[in-house]
Amino acid sequence: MVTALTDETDYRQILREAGLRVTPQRASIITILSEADDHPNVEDLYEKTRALDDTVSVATVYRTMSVLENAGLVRKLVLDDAPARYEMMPQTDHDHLVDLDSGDLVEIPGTEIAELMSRVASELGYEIVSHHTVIRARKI
Amino acid sequence: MVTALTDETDYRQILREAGLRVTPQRASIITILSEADDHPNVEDLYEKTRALDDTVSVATVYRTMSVLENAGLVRKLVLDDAPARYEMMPQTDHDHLVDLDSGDLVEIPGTEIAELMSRVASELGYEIVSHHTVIRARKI
DNA sequence: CTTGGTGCAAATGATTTGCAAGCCT
DNA sequence: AGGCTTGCAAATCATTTGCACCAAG
Repeated sequence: MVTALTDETDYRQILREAGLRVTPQRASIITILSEADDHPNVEDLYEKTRALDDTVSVATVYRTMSVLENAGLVRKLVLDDAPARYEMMPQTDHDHLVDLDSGDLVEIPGTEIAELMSRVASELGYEIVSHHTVIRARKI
Repeated sequence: MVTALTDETDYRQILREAGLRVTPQRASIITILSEADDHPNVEDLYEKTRALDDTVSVATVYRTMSVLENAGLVRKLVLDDAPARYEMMPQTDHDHLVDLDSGDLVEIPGTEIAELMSRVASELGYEIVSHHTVIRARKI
């Protein structure tokens, strides 16, 4: 499978550039996370990664998410009363909306929110490191 | 202490109006939470409430927070890697900024954020139930 | 080689729950 | 009276960690 090989090579590259050690487990996990269009939690990642590479343990998924988050490659989403979810660090700034009926996590595109946040923060004498907005809503 | 008595009576009233049973534990807990200017977690609440009323258990603090949250009297703040914190449901809409150096939780006043949120949500075909923004920042 | 990564299983920490007893309405 | 609430301790759930072994640079 040529595409898969190419992709995995890319992820190895990404890890290397971030100054992280490249291990098969990390490459597998990051491959799965990159292909996910939802926002998987550790259990999801563990199961899907396992299908591809059965040397991966849950502990390593946790450790890898932590490492990738610190390296700024991954964003951790902490929502109420549910395990944390993850996404590859988005190129395009966006926030999230939780559909209360379906449980879906919808991405809110655009930089408007980010702009308002940094204006508001600077009015208080702060500079933003990160921000995250979660909207809980229902379809009209 | 006349003020305390008056206050506690108020809280009993609030509980009654929300259709909730009035117990001494609930009155004590809500008294403590109302007087807090920080955003206490369950452990904080438990310890402070204990000083006032030693019949309260941690389990009851958890259960009471849950009941009050459902009744819309209390807001639960879920931040990364830390136990949940609580505040009385704010009259004046506000969000939160975490000072990364001091750990302080600063309130961001104003309705600007809320307005943007509901505009953005309605553009996606949703109506907001609640929203919460957390900014992580450092002093300039 | 040397440092850091991994699997496994046990440990932790926050929150929840089963149960018997007690209190609110 | 009858059902909701409580305290206590045990249970649960997500996440973390100690340790012996293995692999990346």
